[in-house]
Amino acid sequence: MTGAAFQRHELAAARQEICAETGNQYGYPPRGFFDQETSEVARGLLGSVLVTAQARADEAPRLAGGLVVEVEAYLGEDDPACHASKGLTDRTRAFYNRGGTAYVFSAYGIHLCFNVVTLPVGRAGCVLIRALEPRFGLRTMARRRRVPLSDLASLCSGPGRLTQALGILKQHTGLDVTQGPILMLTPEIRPPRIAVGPRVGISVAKTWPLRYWVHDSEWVSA
DNA sequence: AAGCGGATCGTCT
DNA sequence: GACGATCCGCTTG
Repeated sequence: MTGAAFQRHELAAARQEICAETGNQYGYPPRGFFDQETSEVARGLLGSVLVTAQARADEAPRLAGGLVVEVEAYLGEDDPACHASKGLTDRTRAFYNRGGTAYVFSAYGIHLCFNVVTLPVGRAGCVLIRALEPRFGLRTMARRRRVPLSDLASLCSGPGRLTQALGILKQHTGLDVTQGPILMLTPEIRPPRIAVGPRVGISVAKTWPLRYWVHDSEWVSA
């Protein structure tokens, strides 16, 4: 992955490739989409596209990623399970940027988790992306994950797995996910049914129903 | 300055 | 089902 952003024509090429691959129409998120309340953004991201791209000169960006099928909402300073419950620190600075900012943190010393910041500047919140339906760059993702290409189930199902598959790094914190090379596009049509349940792997606010997934997706992690 | 506890995953039983 | 890997932000002293 090179560069901090796509050129305009690269963005358009990526979108065109995504629409052709999926047979559906995907668009750039409407202005203010990520500035909505966090649970709204979380639900709205189900069915959307998350890709990363290695841009090469004179070529369309080479994409890796898929369709978002599982997310969790972290509500900000008043959510004890949210990193921003500590307020503004070096670690949580990205939370206070405008919606659509990437926030990547390391868990258990080994894995990285990718989040999209929500809410306008000055208000903290984010959505953790927990699982994708793999669609783009399967070979690339399998190589990064060090699993056989036949093992599609372990490519992107799980927050640590998908960051590895997409080549997302902690240093990507702060990037605008509408500009690439981490890119999110929203679909015209929402998934028909969204399931709701408690978040996974946390020690506080365990019962808050802030995990959302596409109810019949085989790619959900938990 | 040091200890603690994870928004996980792969391997082993 | 249980456990070890292994980093870092936060808390406490």
